[in-house]
Amino acid sequence: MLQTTNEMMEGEGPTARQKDVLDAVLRLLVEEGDRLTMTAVARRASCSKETLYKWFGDRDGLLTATVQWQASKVRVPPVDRQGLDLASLAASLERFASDWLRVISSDTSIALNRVAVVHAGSDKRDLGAIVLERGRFALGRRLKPVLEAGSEAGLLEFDDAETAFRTFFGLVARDVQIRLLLGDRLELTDAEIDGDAARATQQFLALHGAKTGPAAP
Amino acid sequence: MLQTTNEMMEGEGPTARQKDVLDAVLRLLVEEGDRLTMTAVARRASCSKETLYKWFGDRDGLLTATVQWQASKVRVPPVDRQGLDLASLAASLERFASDWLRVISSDTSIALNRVAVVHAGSDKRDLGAIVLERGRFALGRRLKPVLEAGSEAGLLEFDDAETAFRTFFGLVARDVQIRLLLGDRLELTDAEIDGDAARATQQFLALHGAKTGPAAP
DNA sequence: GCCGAACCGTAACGTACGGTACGGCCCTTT
DNA sequence: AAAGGGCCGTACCGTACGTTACGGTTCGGC
Repeated sequence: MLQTTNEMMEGEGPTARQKDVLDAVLRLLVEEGDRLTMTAVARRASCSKETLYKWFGDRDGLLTATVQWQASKVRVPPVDRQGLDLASLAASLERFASDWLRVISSDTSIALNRVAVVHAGSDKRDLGAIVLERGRFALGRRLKPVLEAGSEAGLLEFDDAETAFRTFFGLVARDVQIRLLLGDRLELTDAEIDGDAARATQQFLALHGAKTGPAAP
Repeated sequence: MLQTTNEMMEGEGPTARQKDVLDAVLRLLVEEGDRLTMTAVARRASCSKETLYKWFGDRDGLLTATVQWQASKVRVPPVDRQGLDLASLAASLERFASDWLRVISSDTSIALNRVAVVHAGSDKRDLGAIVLERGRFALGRRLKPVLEAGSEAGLLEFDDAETAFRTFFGLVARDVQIRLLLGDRLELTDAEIDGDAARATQQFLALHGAKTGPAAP
């Protein structure tokens, strides 16, 4: 085992130049999928392969750094806790839903999920774990406080926030992600995404909204 | 371009011996993921590589034949149309849900979906298309008549059967498939699957069940 | 009992690609 | 201005694997 320098491991974030390289990897990943080669990365990023190996250790290290770099860019916006009426709660949920749909239907996300799925099929489960942690689970951590605030405010009713979140997740994502990963061209427009987000939110509220007594017609 | 014999293309189904080979590929795919090599297949199936290439053309042909072979084995049972009361409808839906969860959480399905996702990332979209066609879309084709029968019987209410199906799909699958593909070990027990199927069915009925008037306590 | 076809096992070929080595350029430091 | 480190470009190495080729074996048909 050679004593490689391998900066980037356990260090503070990537330098500006390294970020450029990682962005190049992202672009190549979208274009080439897992056929991406180190040579192609070096050419696209205008750097030498030697530098790639010095910075990232090996191909997996480069991929891992890329996934983390992208994950660090996707930042789910925090929710303002003030408005606790039904309208603002619904608005928050709808916002989450449309943001999430936009993320999972982006070319970058699809490409990244693909490589993570590939690696999960090998021994290394790292990439899949990172993608899950910064994607699905990060979303859950963000959304749960919102759900619980809604519950405490008497707007929502559920036994378990985790289960409620998974229901919401299912209503939002449905078959979109698996279809995209399997190559189905879904071409979601902004309008469709917003419509789906609204539908999912209404369905979720129908399932978990507090009963306010029957509204007579 | 050599004139290979390439049986299996556009022919009637595989012979018994070929089925044995394809089953060996399935087992290897579960064990090795996409690291599966032609040499390993030949060894495991006790056949020569020459035969593999003669029968299946090339590596992709072998994988395609394998996906189709597995797809031909997963046969969604038809639904008995007779019982049109709410209980039997719910039972049908629940049956679909648990069957589907069992399929997507099986090792074979995960492995197959992984290779299909990989290939969808390349140019070839064949495998992904096959998996979608025989999986997600086949399920939709089976379930829609059930939903429409429920609608005609006044048990369900929805505008569009496709949209209703996707809602059901989302309620059943939630985040299970993507988590499994990304390497999350979910280890669903039969009891959990049945419970999830029942929950999804109840939620779907709550959203799309016909209003029978408020049941006074 | 012989013939040919199908098939097994394995060796060999070609290539693509991960990883390494090296010469030259630029830029900072003194 | 000289020195040295960091990095680019590229040539190179080793290997894994898809694909092909070939000798030996089994088996059904006559």
